[in-house]
Amino acid sequence: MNPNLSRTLTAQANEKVGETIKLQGWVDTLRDHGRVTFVDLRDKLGIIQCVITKKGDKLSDESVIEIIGKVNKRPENSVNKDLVTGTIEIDVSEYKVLNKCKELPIPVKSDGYEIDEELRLKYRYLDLRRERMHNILVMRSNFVRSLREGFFEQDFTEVETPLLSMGTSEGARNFLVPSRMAPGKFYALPQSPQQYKQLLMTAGVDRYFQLARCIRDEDLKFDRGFEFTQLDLEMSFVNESEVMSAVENSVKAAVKAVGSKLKEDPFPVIPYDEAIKKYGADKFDLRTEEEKKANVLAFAWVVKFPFFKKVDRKDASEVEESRSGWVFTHNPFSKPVDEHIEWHLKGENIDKIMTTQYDLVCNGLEVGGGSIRAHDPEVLKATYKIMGYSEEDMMKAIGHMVKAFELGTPPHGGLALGVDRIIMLLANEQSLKETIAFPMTRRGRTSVMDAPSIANPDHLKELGLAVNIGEESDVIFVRLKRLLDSEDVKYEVIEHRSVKTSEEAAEVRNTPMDIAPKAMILTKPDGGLVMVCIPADKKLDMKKASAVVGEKLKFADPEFVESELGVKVGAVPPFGKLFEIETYIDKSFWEKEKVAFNAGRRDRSIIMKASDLIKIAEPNPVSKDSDFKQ
RNA sequence: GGGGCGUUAGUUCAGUUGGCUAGAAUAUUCGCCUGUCACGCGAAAGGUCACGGGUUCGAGUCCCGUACGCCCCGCCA
Repeated sequence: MNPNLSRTLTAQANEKVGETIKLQGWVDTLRDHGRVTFVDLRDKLGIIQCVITKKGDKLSDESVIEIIGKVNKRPENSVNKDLVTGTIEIDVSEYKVLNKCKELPIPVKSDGYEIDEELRLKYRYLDLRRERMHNILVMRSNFVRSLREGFFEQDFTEVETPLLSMGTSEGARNFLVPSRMAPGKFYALPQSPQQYKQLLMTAGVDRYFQLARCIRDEDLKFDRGFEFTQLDLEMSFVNESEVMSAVENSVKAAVKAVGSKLKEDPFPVIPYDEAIKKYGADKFDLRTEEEKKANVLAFAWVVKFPFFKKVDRKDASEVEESRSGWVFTHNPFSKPVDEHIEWHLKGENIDKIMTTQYDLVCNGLEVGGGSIRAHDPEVLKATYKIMGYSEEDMMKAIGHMVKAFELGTPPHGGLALGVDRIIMLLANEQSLKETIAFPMTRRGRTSVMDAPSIANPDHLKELGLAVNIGEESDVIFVRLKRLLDSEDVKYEVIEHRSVKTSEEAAEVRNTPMDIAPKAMILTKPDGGLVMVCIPADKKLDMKKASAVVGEKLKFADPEFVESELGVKVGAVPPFGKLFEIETYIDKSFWEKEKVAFNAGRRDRSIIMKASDLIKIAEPNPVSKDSDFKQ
């Protein structure tokens, strides 16, 4: 292979007829005709047909290959009109396999909708190879790039705000991050950069934007994930229409940049009460059936929202948030419309106060929202007063904002665009997951890597944390799992209701009692501990046990066991080594096939091969021939 | 948190009133083929029917439970 030959991409070969070029990419399709083999080589721009008449390395679908060959015009009768490169082909002089691909766990040639979504996420790196997904990623990149350019052209400054920050009490549930340096304390991941961006206005940035990752711990839906991307912006010295037009300019340019069509330009502006009357909701789809088929984007602004609503008494979280019976509809930092400021400051006609909020809707989804903010500290305080906050509670929650607003904050307003949702609409996809490179399942499990996962107990200790599920510690269960995983044995974890006795345990697991090693902690005269495991349906013969161990043994005090080992009596797994205690296992278990035991918690059991237990628990060898039963 | 649906070869799916030695397509492996472009032809291999119980002479199929997944509602300043 000629190392000096630089790479040519598939579509670029059209310009190089007659030349010898190097191509690198994936085997998209193989058509082996015996003496001649056609390989469709795929790279990020598309595919090209390569003709091999001299066989070398064995080829397989989706392997990564490098070929060198001459670009030839195809014979007239074998031109493929469906390909960008359909008039040419590569006469391969040499080729090699750079990375062989085994049998694929999921197909990558189809559009992928038919494949189980869980599998698509597990092998997301393959799933993204399919043309449909690749096109979405490229389109997303182009759209965001154009949006960015639009805001730069309008004199915005891009500023990053912290990911580790303070939680907000109202609104969505926060994701917490434990602090190592301040054990027992937590950061919250941002639900939006709302407060920071307003403080940037105080700082004189004047026009700010950011592609901000936002994180909310609420249940997932087709149009909502834990993490999402907002195009977040804020502007000083502006009114509603100025913010709206700055956003509209950039959005329109970006939509056009990716080749999509708009239904209406400029976007129609519809008051909230009219929308409710006409469409029954504050988000609506303005498209006709034909426009839906053509995937036209129907943007519209919704304005004139009420600032507050009555708390839904059935909704526990709203009741908790509001002490007065009123909660804000959109954003507590918004300013009411000028003509209602008097009412707002006095707390009168609360149900009639309108906010400066404006929402951007598109094809039935809310894709953005913002408002002019209350930069006057008295107005912001009045909002919290209406919700029933005491002066003290209010200062605790937003005192830092009030302070900034007393130190020269210009009037300002802004908006946040839901980038993922807009991409979903542009790509005409039915799920947000199709627009995100590595999304989560509905239950919050990550692509490819399978988080959330159990934390290392040492790491937890460093953070000053103990994991308790219910009232029991998780530590021994986790250590046991790690021990078993490290030994690479098969076992089954069963979660069940909390059980106290061996009978109950056997019942919930549906396993016989004689395969359950009951782990008993015994003390030696010198205070040292030993563990003796006998079938759960038998009683311990202390004389036999003492004889085998060679010391006079006594039952350890249950409270001592719980405090010393961190496990409740009855949930102690038959692995003394987890506690650095020598283990004896009654000889009857050497003949059993399976064992079932409580795994460090009264609500978890593990079923595994008896031989694996004996291998991993490393009992004192004499126990193989020892009987501890009465 | 409430409700609905689902889980059978690597993948996508069939599988009748309970009779199965569980099929097809595709992928994989091997063989044949010089003009295909989702090439074609022939052969082989591939399964703990999610897991655990139950009913039954007999369960992929019926019943109960668990896990996981998807959808709807709730929740999402």
